[in-house]
Amino acid sequence: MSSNTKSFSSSSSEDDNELRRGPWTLEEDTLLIQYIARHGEGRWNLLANRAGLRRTGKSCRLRWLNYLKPDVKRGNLTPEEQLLILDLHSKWGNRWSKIAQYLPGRTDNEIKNYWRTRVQKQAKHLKIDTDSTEFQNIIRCFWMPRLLQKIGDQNQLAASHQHSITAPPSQPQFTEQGAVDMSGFVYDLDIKKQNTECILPSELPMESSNTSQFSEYYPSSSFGGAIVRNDHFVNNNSHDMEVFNLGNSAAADTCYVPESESNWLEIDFSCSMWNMDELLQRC
DNA sequence: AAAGAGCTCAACCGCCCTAAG
DNA sequence: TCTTAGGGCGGTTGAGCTCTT
Repeated sequence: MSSNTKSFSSSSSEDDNELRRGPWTLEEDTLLIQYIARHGEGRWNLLANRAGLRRTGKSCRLRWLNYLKPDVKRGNLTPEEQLLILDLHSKWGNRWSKIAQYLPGRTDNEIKNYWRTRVQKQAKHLKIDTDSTEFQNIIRCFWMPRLLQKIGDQNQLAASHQHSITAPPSQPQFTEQGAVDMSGFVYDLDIKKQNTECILPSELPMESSNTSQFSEYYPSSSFGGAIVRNDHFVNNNSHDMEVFNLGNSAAADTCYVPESESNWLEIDFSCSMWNMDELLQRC
């Protein structure tokens, strides 16, 4: 950004004719809102002139679309929205405006900021390229299920205090109790003690794996499959281990679990049934 | 309480596409 | 066909806020 980007509001008459930059004032916001209320959007340069705003048309457009427009949502992204962003980004990459179309009230700028400040940071922390298959798998196999679970927990709510949901951390945290993922969910790292059999993704009947949990919160899924947890599985097969079915993904035989702050274990589901102990040995 | 580090997000930049003349 | 202006979009910046020490 140029050095004078944030410098404005000079009192000289010469500067009064210059375009303003930097934060918008309440007065400018009011002018813009009132003009659009009377004349509508579009023709932004003309709008800027006629509204008496010493701003570029682009600046007016951005201010309106990202901040002043009545249907712009404020506040943190919900787990549902985060989940959708992760999924749509896996499909379309950095097509922020396209992704934003699927999140009513959210702007491309907001989504872009979320991705850069939260998701990219996780990748950096794990020393993984966000474009890598590995990172995509981690998102699909690990973070998305956690978001789903958080959604489920929130819905069952408050009522149940069996899970401790904290404010979203700035980065994955590994503690004695377990890990806190990007969605803020605290989970247990000691999967050994779960000590039960694990069903393979390929073994899940697709019609069954379309769980109510999954379809309820993620009807526009592009996974082509399901994310299944023992307690959410409609057939209730009582598998204590989580199973992540990547559906149409070629990586459906792979899952990741955290081993340490910087390492992730890749679990290869290349044979049909695993005992958890075997699975851990294989890791 | 103060200082420094880290984080968030509003705003700008620059490139590209499209339509009008 | 060429030029130009408007608009859209992804990338980047930095002020101000929050957190940590």
